[in-house]
Amino acid sequence: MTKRLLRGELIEEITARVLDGRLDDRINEVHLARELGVSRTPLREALIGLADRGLLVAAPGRGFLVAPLDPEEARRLYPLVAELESLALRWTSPLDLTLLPDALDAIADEMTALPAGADLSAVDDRWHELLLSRCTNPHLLRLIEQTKPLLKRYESVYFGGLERAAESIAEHRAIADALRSGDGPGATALLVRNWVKALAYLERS
Amino acid sequence: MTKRLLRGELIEEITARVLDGRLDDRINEVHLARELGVSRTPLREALIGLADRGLLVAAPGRGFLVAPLDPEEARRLYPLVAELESLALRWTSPLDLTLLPDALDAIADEMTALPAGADLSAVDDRWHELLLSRCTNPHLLRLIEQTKPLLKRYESVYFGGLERAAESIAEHRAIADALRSGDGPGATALLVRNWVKALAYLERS
DNA sequence: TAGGGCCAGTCTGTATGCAATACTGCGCGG
DNA sequence: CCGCGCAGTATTGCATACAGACTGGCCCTA
Repeated sequence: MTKRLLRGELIEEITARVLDGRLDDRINEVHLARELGVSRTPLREALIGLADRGLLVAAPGRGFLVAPLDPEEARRLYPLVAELESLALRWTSPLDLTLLPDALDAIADEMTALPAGADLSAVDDRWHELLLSRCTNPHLLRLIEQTKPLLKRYESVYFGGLERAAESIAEHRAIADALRSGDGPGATALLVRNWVKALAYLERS
Repeated sequence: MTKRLLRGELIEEITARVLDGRLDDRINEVHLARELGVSRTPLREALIGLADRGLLVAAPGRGFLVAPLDPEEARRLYPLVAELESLALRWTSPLDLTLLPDALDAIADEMTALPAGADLSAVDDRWHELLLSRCTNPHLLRLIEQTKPLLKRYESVYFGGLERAAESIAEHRAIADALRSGDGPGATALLVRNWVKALAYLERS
C-alpha cells in the first residue's frame, strides 16, 4: 500500500488545470487553496514543485505565475524530448526492446478504436511510457517525466487534425515494427522523426 | 536587486551538507530547522525541492532520507551528464562557441595555479558552466543543473589523484582548442570522453 | 493634466499549533 | 532465546496565525 501525500495529488490537479488553461496567470494561493479544499501549506509545496519543473515561475515576493506560452519554447522542448526519449531507448537492453512491440501495438489499437476527434493524448502518453519503461536509467526517466508536461501545453492542438492523428499512429506502429525486427537504431531514428514531425505540424497551425 | 527566499538558501546549504556527508541519513525536520535557525515551513519546502531532484528521497509518513550512495547510480549518472552536456554544446551556435575558448582557458589557468591537493571541483564547475552558458535551450540547462549535484556526491574522490587532476585539466584545454579551431563535433567528442574517463577513474578507486 | 508620494488593503513568506501516524522500549508469551 | 503486542513518545503532515512586502488608488503638486 503506497501512501499518497496531498502535494502529490495537488500537483496532478494543478498540472491538469494549467494544461487546460483553466487557471489565472497570477495564482492566488488563498483562493486556489479554498477552491481545492486544502490549506495553503501543501498547496505551496505543490506550487514549488511545479515551478521547479518550469510549468510555473516563482516571483519572489509576488508568488507564482503560470509560465507564459511561447512558440519559441515549443521549438526548444520538442527536440529536447526527442533527444531524451531517444537516449532512453538507446539505454534499454535489446532483449527488453524485443518484448515490447506487441503491448505497444495493443495501445496503438486502442488509439485507432477511439471515436474520431477523441483526445488521443492520454493514450499516446501510455504508449511512450511503455516504450521507455525498460530503460535502465531511472534518472533519465525522471527528467523525461518532468519535461513532458511542459510540452503538452503546446501539444493540445497537435492531435486536432484527423489525418495527422492517423499518420502519427502509423508512425507508432512503424517504431514497434522496427523493434520487433531487432532494429534498435532504426526505432530510435523513427522516434526522433515522430517528434520532429509533431513540431512541424504544430508550427504550421 | 534580486530577492532571495529562505528556501533557496536552505537548498544550497543542505546540498552542501549532503555532499559533505555531514547529515544524518534520516532527516529530523525539527532538529535541522533549529540548527539552521529557521522554521520548519521553508525547510520543508527546500527538502521537497531536493527530493524532486533526487538528492533526497521522500518517504511518505516518515519524512526525508538522504538518498543512499550506490555505485550503480554513478555508472548511470556520468553517461547521462555526458550526453546532456554534449547536447547543450550541439545546441550552441558555432559563432558563440568560438568566443568561449579564451575565457575557458583562463579558468583552466586558475586550476593549474591552485596549490596541489586543493579542491578543484568548484573551479571545474565554473568551467563547465561557462562552456554551456551560450546554449540556446534553457530547459536543457535546467536539467543539467538539477542533475549535476547528484554526480558530485561521487566526484568527491575524483580529483583526489594529482596525476588525474593534471590529466583532466589537459582535457579541458583540448576542448577549448577544438572550439578555437571551430571544430564543434570534436569538442563534443572530447567532452564526452572527459566524462567517461572521470567515471573510469572513479570505478578504479 | 501628468507625475509622484503616501496610505490602506491584499497577498505572500515564515512561524507556530494540532492531530494522526510512525517509532521505541519494555513486558509477556511461545 | 526470540518474536509479538502494547503503551508512551517523537515526528510528520496539514492547518492556522502573524508580520512584512507588494498593489492600487487617491490626493497633492508642479
